[in-house]
Amino acid sequence: MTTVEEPARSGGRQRDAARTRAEILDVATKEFARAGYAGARVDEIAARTRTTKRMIYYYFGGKEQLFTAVLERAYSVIRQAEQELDVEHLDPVAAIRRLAELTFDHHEAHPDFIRLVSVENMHEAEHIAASEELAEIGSPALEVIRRILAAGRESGLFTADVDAVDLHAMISSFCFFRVSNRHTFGALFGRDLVAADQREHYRTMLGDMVIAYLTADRTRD
Amino acid sequence: MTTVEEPARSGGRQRDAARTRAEILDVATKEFARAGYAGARVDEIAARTRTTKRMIYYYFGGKEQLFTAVLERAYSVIRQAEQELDVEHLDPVAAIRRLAELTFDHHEAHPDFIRLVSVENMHEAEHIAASEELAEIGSPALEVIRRILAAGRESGLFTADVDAVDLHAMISSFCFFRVSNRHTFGALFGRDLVAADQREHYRTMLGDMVIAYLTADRTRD
DNA sequence: TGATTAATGTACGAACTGGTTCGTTAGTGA
DNA sequence: TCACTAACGAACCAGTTCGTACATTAATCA
Repeated sequence: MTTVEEPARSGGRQRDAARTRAEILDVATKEFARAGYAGARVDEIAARTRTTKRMIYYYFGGKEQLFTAVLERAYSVIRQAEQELDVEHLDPVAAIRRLAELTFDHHEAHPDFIRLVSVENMHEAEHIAASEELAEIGSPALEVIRRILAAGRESGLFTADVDAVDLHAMISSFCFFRVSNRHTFGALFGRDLVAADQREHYRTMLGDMVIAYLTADRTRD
Repeated sequence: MTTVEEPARSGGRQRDAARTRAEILDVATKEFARAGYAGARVDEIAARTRTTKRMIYYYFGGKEQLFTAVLERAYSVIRQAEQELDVEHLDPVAAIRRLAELTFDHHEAHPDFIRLVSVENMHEAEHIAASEELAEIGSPALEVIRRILAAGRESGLFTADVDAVDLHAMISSFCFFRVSNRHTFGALFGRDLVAADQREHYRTMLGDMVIAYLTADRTRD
């Protein structure tokens, strides 16, 4: 997330379209993640910016488009992280485990992103559907998974004929749920899934689960 | 969900506190699930009821308490379903698989509940925390899992020393994500996780995953 | 340097929204 | 049957919220 940093200017108001735009996006990201789409207040976003509400409409057109822009930028961050994935030098088992761990880490590091995705799901992904940029981003991680699975299958390490998208769903679901549902889960079961001292435990558990699934003897039961 | 059914009364307005209350809850459940807390409109809820907004405040006090009441009733439904769980006559492996499948089915059958839980997580579970009823419901399913795990461990079928809450989280995360994130996942990866013709596939996949994890030889890698 | 325009700020308004006030009526028990 | 109360409805209100009209100024370039 390219957060806007202070250029340490000398007091006086100056003009910087890119900076203003980026600052609005930064603040809007936090506000939409905090309160959801309907709960987010345009006035509140403007107030936390060095500029005014007028600029939000000037640059983005409206609340709806602002949210779409926030989503686009948020997704571009993972896409970028996925492009830097470097696990294919590992053997298939280690590669999948590493991939799962990186997914785990990314989810933990970006709770705002997870809240935005939850919000977008409440809206049935209508903003993604309406965005050209988002409709076609695909997922670099998916290609990586595909190749690792093929290698694992070939070397006989992976018994199952698992689909890459399915495996991605499996890994994501655990990582996502752990963050998105931590509050209700914590309140109902008295366990903080994101507690620091549980981090390694759940990270390992995810890897164990995925590897167990991929290497299991499916004929046993 | 005890939905209010028409008592087929003969035209004239009559009084029925229980019915009015229940009808408000029914409509509110749908509205909060549809639009989230902030997005839900008290006027809209009232309009879809045979009564007026006045009654919402008469019976529940306000929007916030109405949402809490909606949550309480929604959670009571799963609690009840969990109490009817009957899997312990099966061997541990079959019992866990069956439990996972029932969880899977329940999530699929109650998308509104899943949306409500997502909404409550956006609010950091503050309504659950504030509700005496919800703060202490616990989970009958958890006790069932505990006993199955103990049996499986004893008979040597389950290699791992897995915690019941963790296993519940693992099962729930997949079931929950599949429904809660189906829209963004579908938009981004072109796969509908809740498509009818994929149902058995994912149901089996969940069972395979959980059993593989529980029966895996953790010393291999 | 002066004209042009991109960028910005102020003030305002129309519609909405949660909540309330006030009055009414159906059932119930003495 | 009559007084009492739980249940109910219509209208209203005050604060909020998205969006805009209008005025202004900093950069840019001929």
